[in-house]
Amino acid sequence: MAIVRVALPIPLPQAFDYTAADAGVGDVGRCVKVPFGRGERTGLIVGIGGEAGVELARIKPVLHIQRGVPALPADWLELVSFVARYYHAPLGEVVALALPPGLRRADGVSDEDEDPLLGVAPKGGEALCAARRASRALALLQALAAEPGPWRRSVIRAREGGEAVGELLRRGWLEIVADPGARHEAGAQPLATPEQAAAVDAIVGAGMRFRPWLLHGVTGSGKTEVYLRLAAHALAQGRQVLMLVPEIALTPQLEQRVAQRFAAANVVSLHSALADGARSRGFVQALSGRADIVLGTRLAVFAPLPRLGLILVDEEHDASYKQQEGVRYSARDVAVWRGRQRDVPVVLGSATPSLESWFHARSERYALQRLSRRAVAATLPAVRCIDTRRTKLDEGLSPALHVAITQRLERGEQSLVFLNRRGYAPVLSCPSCGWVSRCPHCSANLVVHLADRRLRCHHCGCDGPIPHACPSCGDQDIQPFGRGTQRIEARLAELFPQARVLRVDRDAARTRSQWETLLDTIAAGEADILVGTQMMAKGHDFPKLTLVGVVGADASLHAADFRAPERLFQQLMQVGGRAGRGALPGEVLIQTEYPMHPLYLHLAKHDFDAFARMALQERRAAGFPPFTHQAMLRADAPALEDAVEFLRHARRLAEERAPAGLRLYDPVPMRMTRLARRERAQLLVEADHRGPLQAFLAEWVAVLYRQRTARELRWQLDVDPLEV
DNA sequence: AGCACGCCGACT
DNA sequence: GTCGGCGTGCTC
Repeated sequence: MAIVRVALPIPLPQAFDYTAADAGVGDVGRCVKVPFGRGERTGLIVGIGGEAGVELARIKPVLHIQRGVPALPADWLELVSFVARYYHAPLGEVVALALPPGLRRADGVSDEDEDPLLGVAPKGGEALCAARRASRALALLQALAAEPGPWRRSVIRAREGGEAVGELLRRGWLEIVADPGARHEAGAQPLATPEQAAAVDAIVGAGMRFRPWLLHGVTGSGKTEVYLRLAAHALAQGRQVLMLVPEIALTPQLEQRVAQRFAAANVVSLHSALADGARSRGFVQALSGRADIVLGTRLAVFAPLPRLGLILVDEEHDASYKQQEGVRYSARDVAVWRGRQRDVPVVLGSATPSLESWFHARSERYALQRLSRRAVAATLPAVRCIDTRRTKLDEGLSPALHVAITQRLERGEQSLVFLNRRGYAPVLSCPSCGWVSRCPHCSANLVVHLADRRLRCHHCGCDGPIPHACPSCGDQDIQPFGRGTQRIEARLAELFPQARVLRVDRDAARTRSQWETLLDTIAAGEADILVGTQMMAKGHDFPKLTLVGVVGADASLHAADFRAPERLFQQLMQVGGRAGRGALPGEVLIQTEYPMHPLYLHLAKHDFDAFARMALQERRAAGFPPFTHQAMLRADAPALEDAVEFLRHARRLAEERAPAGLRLYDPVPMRMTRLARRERAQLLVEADHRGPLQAFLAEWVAVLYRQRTARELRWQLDVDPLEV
């Protein structure tokens, strides 16, 4: 009678022992259904045959071991254990986050290949020879026969006339062919620039062993082409490729591009928006080795990949790689660990690397490859500051920007006004009594959304109608203050009545299909002036977009968070990169009251390195990451005092076991103190070296788990926090 | 996290 | 005299 250790998805730091009559070592890594408390749970077997942690009388037998799916391999268990250890999260919670929900629940997982590889069948050959009446099906067959196959069903479907693929299968003209396995032919490769070729040669030439690479390529330099060539190389060796992207919804073309390029490869995408069945299927395909490329968001870093040969992290600086709730892992950092574990190269790509990665590249912990020339356009956009201290602004728009937009309209080109603030106005306020629209649940203002006449909190999501009079004094003259995208959009429509103004923010692009429709509209040239938030900054090519006007950027210049300038620079550089990606030269106009601010000066010269050097110097002087390592203990409760008192207690416990060099700060209320009816406070812990910090955290967290805290108090630890 | 047990206020 | 509030404690 074997004893198995089971990790369960509950916020407790330990695994649980069960007996299992027929379990063997091969069951480690399998999902199990077990009795737990009064009910049943599904968990994962993480060990077998050890000593029971509690007396045998308390140990119950497992109910069922899920053997329909291959067991998760040892390296995968190591991966989740590492994440649990590094982020000080219960192993069961990491497992729960890493496994698709359907798989963990042991729902029936279809093993079928949803996207089979198709080739021309003998009957298809006959059909081609026979003089048949022209049809859509025949036209598709003829087109396919003219190319080297086989092809993925999805790839055929995506091409012109591809809807007839089902008909071809029904007629027996196409048939499912066996996976060619290791022999993957890459599709037609566009000509690489010398820089692209050099980067690929360097990475391949280093032997495809573990090494973190920073691929620092200016916007438009063609990083994707480097990824695809490296992927082709790995596929040709019969290896799998893991490609992480910030948000799959924002990059529909990338999926297409990868699928088209590797028509015979099994490309699986993994992200949280996927239905349970599809996510399980993709995961199992990765696990069984049938997936060749896994393309996904941060959670895809947990895809089991027996033949892993290459890890790519696109836009590595992007904050969405860091999970901001529950297990607060950084998929980018986990990817690097995984690369070391599996001895494969990890390529971190960005036009504006995180200062952490840039610092590692400078200190030669990461190897650096640069793409400094744009592949698609001859020049980078001209960046100019518009001094708004002595100019009269019209609803936030300067005369210079007005003129520039007019020119674009005359030339039939597109303009983008970039403003990182959704809604019509950030607050509604009463001039006579000073009332402002506060969120009842958060320490934030309710934003005016004139489009649907609502006041809405951008933090907790609560909303209500816009009052006609001041709720406090009854004055009817309440005013929206400040500007958001809706207001700019409205004003632009007034100023340029002949232009088609299109707003692109999270309100306008709620769903993926809305977003794709917007992209199509822009690409088709059916909009003249775009008003957009950072959504517009992500990598899309709009050949007719030649002007980017930046409004209201100064706010981030003096923000409290030490990472604010880094984010601002990255954002402006990314959004500026949207201008002039076609044959037309681009221009970026930044409205600012600080035209001589070094951040803007570096930006005007497209000099990321100069900015990074400056920012790193500041961080070194102030003792911020990457020169120190941080962890944040956060607590929240209905009453702020309870949260702060818990942290004070935690701090006393920490002082008793803090190693030399560990810096414990005072508990303070968070900047957004109140969020969704809970008051939040935080305690920063800092050390110069990761080792002692980690050792301390492990001990501290163990003690904290043993504390009996009030029910309504929550706490969580954030290792390497992004927001301080 | 669930889900029990357990000890004090307003109801048939 | 009970029904039920959520405070405390356990789950292999």
